[in-house]
Amino acid sequence: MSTDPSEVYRRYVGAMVLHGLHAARSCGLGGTDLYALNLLDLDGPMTPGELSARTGLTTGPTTRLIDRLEAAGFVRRTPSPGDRRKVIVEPVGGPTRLAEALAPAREKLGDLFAGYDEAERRTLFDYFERATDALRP
Amino acid sequence: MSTDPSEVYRRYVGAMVLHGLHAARSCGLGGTDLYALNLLDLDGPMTPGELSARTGLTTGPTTRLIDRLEAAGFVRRTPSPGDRRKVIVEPVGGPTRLAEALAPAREKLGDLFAGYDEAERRTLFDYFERATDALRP
DNA sequence: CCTAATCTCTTCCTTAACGAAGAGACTTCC
DNA sequence: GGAAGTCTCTTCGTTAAGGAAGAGATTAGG
Repeated sequence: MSTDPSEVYRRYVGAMVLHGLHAARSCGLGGTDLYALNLLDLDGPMTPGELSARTGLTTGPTTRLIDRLEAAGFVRRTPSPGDRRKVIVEPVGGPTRLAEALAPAREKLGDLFAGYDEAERRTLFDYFERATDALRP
Repeated sequence: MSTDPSEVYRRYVGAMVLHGLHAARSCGLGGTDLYALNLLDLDGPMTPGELSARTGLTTGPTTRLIDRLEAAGFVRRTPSPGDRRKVIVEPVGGPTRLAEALAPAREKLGDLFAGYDEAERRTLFDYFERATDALRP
């Protein structure tokens, strides 16, 4: 098995795609939906317009995306206090709601993390943090 | 910023989904297509039937999935020597063909990897290897 | 041999999700 | 205070992708 970084990464990307889509499906969501939910989770409440800009969707699909997330109980619409045209979309139930839905997927990696020592885990989690930022469009 | 593993992972999952889907789109493929291609890449040539079982698709969609990968030049159909009902689907151009298509996505993480020392990189790539297996359904 | 099983592929239908265009409500600016 | 701009949402049409069912070719088994 190759240890060439490019090779290792290539193999990893496929697993990521699978894992991401699998995680999304385990929440009853599509990939775009989970991504949008993650955006809300990372950056806090925002308007449909902002969400539209961040996801690259036009406003129509964004409305329906929020409808799906709302129907699944992941987010809530609140009227914007300052501007009555606007709506605030905010995650419901704090971080735990999504965390619970992702639990089955996360558990798969639990044993993996347990196999590393403290310093190695720090390295891994540091990478996750940095990659989360680096991979943001 | 939290260092709780569950919290870190929750944040990372969204980035993975995004990154995986972005990588797939940069190849002109859908998520399932990239996953199937990754399977072929990891486990070598297999029949449509095997691919169907591994992806969880029924045979109809699998045929069209292979059509798409073949049209995009990622795989090739070869008659099976032993059994003339069967077809062998094999990646074209070895590892490099997919690696090239994924290059733009991979470059985003290049600087990140460069920021770690040799031992830390070993830990990360080791994790990638193990996660690739662990995340397989 | 001749029937049953296997394998791929085709056809038809359904569903999910997106873009485009515009309506309706509200705000801003002159 | 009225016109223009902004924001969300709705409607309509399109596309991509999956399931179900069965056709056609080949192999296996009695």
